[in-house]
Amino acid sequence: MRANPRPLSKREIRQENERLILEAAEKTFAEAGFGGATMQLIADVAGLPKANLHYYFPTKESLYRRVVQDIFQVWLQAADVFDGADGPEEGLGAYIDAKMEISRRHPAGSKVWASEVMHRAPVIQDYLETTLKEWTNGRMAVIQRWIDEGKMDAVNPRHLLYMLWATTQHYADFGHQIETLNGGEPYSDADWAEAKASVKHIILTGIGVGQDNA
Amino acid sequence: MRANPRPLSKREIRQENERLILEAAEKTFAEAGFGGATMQLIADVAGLPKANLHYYFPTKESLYRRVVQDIFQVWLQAADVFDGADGPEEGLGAYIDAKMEISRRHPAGSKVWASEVMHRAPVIQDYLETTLKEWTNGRMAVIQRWIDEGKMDAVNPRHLLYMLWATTQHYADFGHQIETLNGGEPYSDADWAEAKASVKHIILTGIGVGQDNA
DNA sequence: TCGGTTCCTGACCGTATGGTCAGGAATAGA
DNA sequence: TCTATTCCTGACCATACGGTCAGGAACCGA
Repeated sequence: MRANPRPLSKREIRQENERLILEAAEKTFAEAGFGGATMQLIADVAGLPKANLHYYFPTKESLYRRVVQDIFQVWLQAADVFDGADGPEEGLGAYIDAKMEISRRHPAGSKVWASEVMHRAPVIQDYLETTLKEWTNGRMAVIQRWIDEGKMDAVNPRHLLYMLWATTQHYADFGHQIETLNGGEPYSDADWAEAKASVKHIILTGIGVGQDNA
Repeated sequence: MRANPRPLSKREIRQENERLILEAAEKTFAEAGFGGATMQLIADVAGLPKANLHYYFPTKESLYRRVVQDIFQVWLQAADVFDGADGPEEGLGAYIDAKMEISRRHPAGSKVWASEVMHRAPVIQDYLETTLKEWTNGRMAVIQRWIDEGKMDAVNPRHLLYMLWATTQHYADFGHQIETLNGGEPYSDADWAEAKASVKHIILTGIGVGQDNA
C-alpha cells in the first residue's frame, strides 16, 4: 500500500471534487439526458457518495447549469481564431478546425448543449438572447465585410454560420451513428483528417474561396 | 350541444386513439427527452387517461420505440427523390428541399431521432447497422457515379452526406436557437426560402455544380 | 492548543413515476 | 337477443428519485 504523500488542503479538496463531479455530470448528462441522469449515477461515476454531490451543488439543476455554462465558455474561446484573420480562408478554415477539434475532444459537452437547446433552453435561454446573439451579430459583420471586400461570394452570413455549427457539431452529437456507419470503429486520426478536409473543402469552395489542398 | 353523428367502430376507435397517443408522445419526447417525458404528461397532451395509454402500449419504452420507428420511415421515404435523378443538381437539390421541408413540418420527430442517437441509440441500434448502413452505401455509390461521370467534383461522398444531414436537421433540432437569434420570431415562408436557397447554393457550389439562382 | 469552519456521509423523507388490476361499459358477431 | 371480445379507467402498488439532516471527522488560523 502506498504512502499518502501529502494531505490535500481544503482548497485542493474542493477543486478536485468539483472537477470530479463536473466531469462525471457532463458525461452522464450527455449519455442519459437531464431527465435520465440521476444524482446517484453521477455520484457513482465520480466515485463519491450522493450526499457529497449535494454538498457541492445543492440541486441537480444547479449542477446541470454549471455544466452547460462551462461548455458555452469553451465554445466562445474557440471562436477567437475567427477574429483577426485576414480573410475567410484563414478565418473560417481555422474556425472549422477548432470546432472539429472540440467535437473530437469534448463530444459530451456538445451533446449536453444540443440537448439543452432541443428542450427549448430552459437553463441557458438568457445566454442565447444576450451573449450568443451578440457573438453571432459580430461574426456576421465580419463575414459581410469579407464579402464587401470581394474576398468571398455573397452568401447569407447567418446561414453560413448555421452550416458551420451544424456540420462540425454533427461529428460530436451524432458520433455514435457515424461510428456505427464506420463498422463500429471509432474514427482514427486519418478519419478525422479526412472529415476536416472534406468539410473545409466543400464549405470554402461553396463560398468561392480557393484552396490549396496539399 | 352537437349530436353524435355516428358512433365510432372499434377499429376506428383504435386507429384514432393510437394516432392521438403517438402524436402526443412524439411531441412530449421531443420536448422533454425520454427520461423527462412522463406517461401522465403524454396522456394529458393526448387527452386520455394514463391507464388508457398502457392499454394500447404496454410500456413507455414500447411507445417510444414505435415513435422512433415511424420517424425513420418518414426519412427513408423522403430519400426517394434522391434516386432516378439525372445528376447532383437535381438529385441533391431535391433531397435538400425534402429534408428542409421535413425539418419544417416535423421538427419534433427530428429531435426525437437526434436524442435517440445521442444516447447511443439504445432502441434503434439495429436500424443503424442494417437499414441505414445499406441506404448510406447505396447513396454513396450514386454520388461516386456522378463523380466518375464528371458531373461534380471529387468530394468524399460520405462526408457530403453527413453535411447534408447535419445542415438540414439543424433547422429542426436547433430550431429554438434559430428562433431566438431571429428575435424570438418563428421563421416565415421567406425565412425558410432563404435558408433553403443558402444551403443549396453553398453545398452545390461546394461540390462544383453550377446553379441558376433565380 | 483550541474554537471555528469546512468537509463528509449513512440514514432518512416526501413525492412522483411506471405499471397493474378489477370491474364495468360498449360493441361485434352469430 | 345473447355471449364474447374489446375498450376503458379510478384506484392502487412498489420503486426510485431528488433532496435533507444530524452528527462526526478533518483541517485551519490564531
